[in-house]
Amino acid sequence: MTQRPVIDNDAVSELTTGRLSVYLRCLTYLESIEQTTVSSQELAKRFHLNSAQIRKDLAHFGELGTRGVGYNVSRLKAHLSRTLGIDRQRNVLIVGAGNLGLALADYRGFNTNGFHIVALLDVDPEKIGKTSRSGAPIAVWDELQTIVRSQAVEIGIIAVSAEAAQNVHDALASAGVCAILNFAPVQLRLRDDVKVKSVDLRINLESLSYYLKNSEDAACGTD
Amino acid sequence: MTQRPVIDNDAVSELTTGRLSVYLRCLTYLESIEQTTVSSQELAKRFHLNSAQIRKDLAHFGELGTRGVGYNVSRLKAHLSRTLGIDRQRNVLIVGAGNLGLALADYRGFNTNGFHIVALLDVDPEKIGKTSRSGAPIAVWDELQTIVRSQAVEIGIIAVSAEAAQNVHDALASAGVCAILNFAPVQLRLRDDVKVKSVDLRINLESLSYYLKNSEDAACGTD
DNA sequence: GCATGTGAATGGATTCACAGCT
DNA sequence: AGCTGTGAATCCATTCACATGC
Repeated sequence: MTQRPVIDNDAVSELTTGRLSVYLRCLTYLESIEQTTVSSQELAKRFHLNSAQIRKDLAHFGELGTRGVGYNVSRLKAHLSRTLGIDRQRNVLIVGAGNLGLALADYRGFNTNGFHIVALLDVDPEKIGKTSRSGAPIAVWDELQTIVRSQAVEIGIIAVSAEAAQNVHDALASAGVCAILNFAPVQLRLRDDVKVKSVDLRINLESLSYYLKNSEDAACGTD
Repeated sequence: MTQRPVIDNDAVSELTTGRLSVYLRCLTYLESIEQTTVSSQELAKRFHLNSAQIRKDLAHFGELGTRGVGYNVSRLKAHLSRTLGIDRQRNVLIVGAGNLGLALADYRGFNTNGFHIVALLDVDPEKIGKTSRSGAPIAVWDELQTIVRSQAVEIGIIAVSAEAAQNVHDALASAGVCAILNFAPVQLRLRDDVKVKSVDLRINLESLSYYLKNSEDAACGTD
């Protein structure tokens, strides 16, 4: 009847997926020190998590552990990679080749283990044709649609000013990008067929400021 | 009796302060277009928020609105600035002058309206003595304690590798910095007299990947 | 015995719906 | 009439505690 938005059937909450990412990182570490088995309690103690929550999170995906023993590190790691959809490469396009865009392009973790940055876009003629330190080419903004289609871009990153962000969002959406990571400090008008996650760096600073203000009287300090 | 950690008395939750930051930004915009009064409903409609939540959030701080009318834009804006503690300047030190550190130093919003970046620190001799584009000096890592004390640094930003992050955290804490914004993808061992907020860029990408995987069968498209 | 997986209990946060003020 | 401020109701997430299985 009505046009259904793209909805995940039995999907798990975003808070949970965030923790899955954390678990994945912990497991990668454990694998690197050649530990083969780990219990939820050990994970919790080592990485300051809650063991019940770990078990509940993992239980969403069937019985991954062995009672009396724990979880097999590499098997669980592989399972989480698959669950998060990073067992294959996803192509990423960064719009905005300013400081932030370039920093993200070279950020370890944005160009590895499932993600590949195909290019950055900008309007500044000075920048076009150059590359980021990691080698991602900087192309002209007009190429957006072409690049998205020819390079099978699945994720777009908005690293432009607040003013330009809505336009970039709309262009990415029209070009067929379904997932966007937005760094511009605005409330974007969203479309229900595109998933947008916003990271607002300023809000984090303000939150710390609030904390400081609230503990201004209390002692806080050096020993 | 026991040594009390620094606890905020009647403080409001972090989710709430995040929204206060958003409201503040909306009000700044409304002020710029010279609107003097706004109701919770209008705010909600304009910026895709929930009017009941706006009212509840604001009600924590007394009766800021006028029944039958709404809120006075600039009065509310001033109040939120005070509440968030950005009605005065807070000095910020960035540790790590790599791409991310430099991007943050030049990020509009990190060096304005209540925040001032006093310096970046690094270990690379190549970088020492230079400045970021915005003019923040890059100093040598050993100067951390000196700079924190002489420049009254209140907020530290960790923009170094995962491996180095714990050390940086500890050094900042010992130097007397009470609030830290961490960009390194690690679970830090925390101290209870220091507030740490972590921003994990990779987790956001993985969350989008999860979304993509879960809507892979469903249509997701262009127009 | 030991650790998982899970219903039940708790604790927060969001939303509803309306009383109370202008 | 209109909009705030707020108890009550709802929803969601976390934690507890134990039955289940290795």
